[in-house]
Amino acid sequence: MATDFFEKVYKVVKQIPAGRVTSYGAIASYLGAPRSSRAVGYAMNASHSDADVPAHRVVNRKGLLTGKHHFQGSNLMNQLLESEGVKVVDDQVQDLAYVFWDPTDELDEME
DNA sequence: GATATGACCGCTG
DNA sequence: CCAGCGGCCATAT
Repeated sequence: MATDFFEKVYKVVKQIPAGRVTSYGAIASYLGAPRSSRAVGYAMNASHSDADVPAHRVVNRKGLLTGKHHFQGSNLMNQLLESEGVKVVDDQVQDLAYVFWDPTDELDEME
């Protein structure tokens, strides 16, 4: 169980379509806390014990797989992303502008 | 209750 | 242009 903030983060992350990635700041901004990017990252950390949150689709602002270290393996995150059609080179998402999925732009004011 | 850490983001030098 | 530091939010100890 987690706080509402965590659930919100999980919900948004779960909304991320395959082959797309988003940033912590984008999620935080969608939740109404653009300064809580770090808290979002923490939520992803806890996502391991909550539900099937595709944290591998969540990267930092630069499209860098900052959290790949927190996954099971080292290339797992990279593997999953490429498996969904996302090009990843040196732990960095290529064509970020193309695969970038902004909840504030797609979901906008969902609630 | 307070201190330390973190999968971040942005600004200043 | 590249490098370094602080700030904000939330959780854990």
